Amino acid sequence: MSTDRVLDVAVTAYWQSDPADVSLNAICKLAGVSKPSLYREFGNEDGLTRAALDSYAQRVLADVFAILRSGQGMSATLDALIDFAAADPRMETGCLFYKMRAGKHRLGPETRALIEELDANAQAAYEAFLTACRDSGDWSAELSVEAGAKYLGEQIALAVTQRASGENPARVREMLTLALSVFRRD
Amino acid sequence: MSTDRVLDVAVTAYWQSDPADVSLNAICKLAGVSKPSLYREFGNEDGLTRAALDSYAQRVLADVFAILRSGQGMSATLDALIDFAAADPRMETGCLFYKMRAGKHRLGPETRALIEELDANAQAAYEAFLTACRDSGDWSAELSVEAGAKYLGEQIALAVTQRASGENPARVREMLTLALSVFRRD
DNA sequence: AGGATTTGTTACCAATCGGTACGGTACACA
DNA sequence: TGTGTACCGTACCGATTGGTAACAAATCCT
Repeated sequence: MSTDRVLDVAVTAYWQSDPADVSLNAICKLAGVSKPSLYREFGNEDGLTRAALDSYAQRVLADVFAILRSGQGMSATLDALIDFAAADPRMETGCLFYKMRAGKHRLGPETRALIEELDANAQAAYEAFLTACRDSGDWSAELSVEAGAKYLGEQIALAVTQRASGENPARVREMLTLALSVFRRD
Repeated sequence: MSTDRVLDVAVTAYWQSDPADVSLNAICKLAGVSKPSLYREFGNEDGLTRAALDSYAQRVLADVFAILRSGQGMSATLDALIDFAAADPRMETGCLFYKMRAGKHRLGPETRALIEELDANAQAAYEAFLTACRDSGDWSAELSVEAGAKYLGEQIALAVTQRASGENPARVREMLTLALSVFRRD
């Protein structure tokens, strides 16, 4: 029954704290569902974490991809990314994807595979964005598109993680702005 | 007996993998010591992790402080920090301090207190370094010393963490160099 | 020498983990 | 009405966790 509700509870619990700190038993209790029910729905813990990450990706990560694909210039897109990382209320408790990626050795193979897939998608999206900026003359590339994409992604991940760990949001924004200033031409 | 050897084993084990993935039982087995012996030496798990972090700080973190206090100019010091983060063999499997800081909610109160103390010390060292550079005209501060120090520390932490997670060392160096280029004047 | 004290170990504790065997219940279809 | 089937939850499993009680051996100090 209500596989969606269980999934919602799982996403929220994993996201709010940390996948490594939320046990299957805890999720069962939170969702008011017996353990065998949960196992029939998701197979095992790996299936649940995978489903949770999948749901999260479609619901939240898609927005980041949308920003990157929006076709604004370099500067406006960077501003939008900074806003998302430093001010979007959904990132207040961090990003479930980053949390899972940081502790991926503790997760099952299916979830790990999804993490790598999402990571590759993100890298590709960043690269497409930078390539477009370079081609339109909006970015005087001093480093490879690949390296720039990785840098961009990691700086955003760092900002979100810092914010989740209680760092002053204004400071986080300041630091991310500084880190991404290398993409801007004066 | 041999509290030093047990501590060595603990530091190595925590450092090599991750404090959250190494149980007390495992350390006892690795060190060839019974559990009650270990408890008599360190009181509880919190005492052991705290002692391990303390030993690590004196042995490894001190080197970073030494670089910051060496009184070379901005550029040479940044180069030394980049070398340390991206090439020092001791950072191949990451930094125990950063690992503990990332998962500090899973650690005991004593260890957490030490983490915060070390964090404050590091921040102070970075601030002293930047202040000296500003005063000597080596850095045209466009942001506060405090923010710059935090940025510097976090970028180094990011680089070390990326390297520990298997990222190409040359790429890590490239990204850290890019991130720290904001401190350099052309 | 001999009691006291430290040092160390075996063997246990309760709690929690992920995972499942199995008995009950409700509904569909004959 | 009888029977098969699909769901659901209690109550368990073995493993592992951090932590201890209780006992044995060695050492030390008078």
